[in-house]
Amino acid sequence: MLAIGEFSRLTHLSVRTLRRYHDADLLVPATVDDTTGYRYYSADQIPSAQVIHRLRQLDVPLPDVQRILRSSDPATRASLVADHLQRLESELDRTRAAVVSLRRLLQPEPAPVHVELRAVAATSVAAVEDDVELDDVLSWYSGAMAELDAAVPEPAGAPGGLYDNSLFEVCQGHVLVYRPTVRPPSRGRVHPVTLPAVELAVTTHVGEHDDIDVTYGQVGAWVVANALAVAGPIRETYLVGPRDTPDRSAWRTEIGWPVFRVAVP
Amino acid sequence: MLAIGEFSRLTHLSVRTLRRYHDADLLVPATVDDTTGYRYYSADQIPSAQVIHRLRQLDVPLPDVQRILRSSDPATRASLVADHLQRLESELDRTRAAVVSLRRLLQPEPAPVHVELRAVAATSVAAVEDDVELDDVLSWYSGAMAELDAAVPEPAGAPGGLYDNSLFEVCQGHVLVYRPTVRPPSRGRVHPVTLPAVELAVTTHVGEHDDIDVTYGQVGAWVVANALAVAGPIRETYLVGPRDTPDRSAWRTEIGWPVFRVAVP
DNA sequence: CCGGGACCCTCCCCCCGGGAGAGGGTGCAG
DNA sequence: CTGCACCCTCTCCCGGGGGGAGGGTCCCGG
Repeated sequence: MLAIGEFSRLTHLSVRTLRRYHDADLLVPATVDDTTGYRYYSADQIPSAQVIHRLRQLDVPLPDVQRILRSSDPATRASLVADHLQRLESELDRTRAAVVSLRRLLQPEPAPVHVELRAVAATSVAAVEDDVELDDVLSWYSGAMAELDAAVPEPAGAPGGLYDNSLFEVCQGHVLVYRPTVRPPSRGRVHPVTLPAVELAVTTHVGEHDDIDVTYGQVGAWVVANALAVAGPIRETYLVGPRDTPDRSAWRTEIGWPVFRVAVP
Repeated sequence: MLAIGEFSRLTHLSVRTLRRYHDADLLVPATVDDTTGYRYYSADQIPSAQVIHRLRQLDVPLPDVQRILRSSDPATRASLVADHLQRLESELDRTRAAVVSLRRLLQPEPAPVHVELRAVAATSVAAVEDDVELDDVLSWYSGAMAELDAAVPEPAGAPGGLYDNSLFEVCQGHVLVYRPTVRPPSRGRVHPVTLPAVELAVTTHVGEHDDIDVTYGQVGAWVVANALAVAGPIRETYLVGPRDTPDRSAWRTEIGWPVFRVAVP
């Protein structure tokens, strides 16, 4: 039987942390003295402590650590760990993207953006729409677009999407993706929609979408500078995307903000 | 002039977060209405907000973000950013190491470790020693070892180190690295030391040091199981190390815990 | 058998960067 | 003038730990 201090030395976990793990039911001492409250650990708890240590180094949240330790089945365990590694991987992707974008932002002379005003007529499209969480947009998008592709064999233009403003404000909102076509079908989630005529502040974002918010910001600054106000969901048109070329620097996304002129006194 | 809500939409930073950044003097609104307290931002603050956003995505602490934004000189700014990227890189290394080690730990049958008791005679060595922070051990080690190598042309055995227990407890302690040699010189930090005779619980750690604490734990369990107690600093002997071969799986580190027999009633 | 020091206990506050909500004041348009 | 969206400040919460206060316990040496 090891007192908490000895166990701490053997596992390189601090005494405080061991006590917290006990409180969290994560690593319960082999014995606890009823009267004194002293915790006593057995030597065969060392491996558990080390697994916990490693998982925490990987930023696995304590509840997940608990689930991993509790699962007796090695397969379940492996899949839980794999899940987390997946998360780490995607986080790494985001980090990489942020680094690239930061480098661009910190360039002394950021490329100026062309924004123009364009009147767009009402368009008849085949669409899939839903209320979506911001985090789920990407996966929802790929599913919806696949369904659209299947339902619209002869599209009459580049695909696009309408994104509710609330998506960026409260991370949840209405999203609609579409392909323009002469005779929009109705099949599954796909149904005909007529996009209303609007006046758009339009610019084109070059490259992948990691730093598309920078372009958004530039459009926003332009809109404000020109005494306009935003009316309705943001439109994106995917002129060149992953379906067209794997070369990300060739991608072109048209960003359109519906605007109306604000009366200036 | 943009109210906080509009600015929030343009920058994809939440209203609450913008207020916090104001409180932290990180992103001060262009104007604040004295009577109402309303914050008003100007459109040219959007780039700053976006830089902050990117830096936060990279987990740069707010004070560092402030330093980066404040520094007008692009070179200083670039170096501050580079520093943080360096930190991210080393964190990534640690993550990779933890993944490898975790995989080893979760193997159904972890390789059992041979621990044996060995009496070691007093040894005359050339040594460099100091009180070191745990975080600095690696860099201190390489410096000390380089100095030792220069001062001991004909070593009489593998190099090693003595690591105070407090290093693992309070992350700060006495460290001594040595090379055994017949006639230890005294030059610079290098000086003769006679390592005392001890009885060691010895095992050999295979491979790189990322998961050496697992081996430590196994030694610890063995020591406890054999009714021994630890007396004095831990000894490591670098039988095969980076100086010998770049093949990490070939590295061999002998771990020795000075022990004495505990009276068992 | 006692004293002292190392060890252990619980409890509370702090850190960071953010989210949630209460409770109340403002700006603007119908 | 009234309603509603917007804004303000304030307090509390999270996770995963660190620091310290204040008090009990173990054990070894004298």
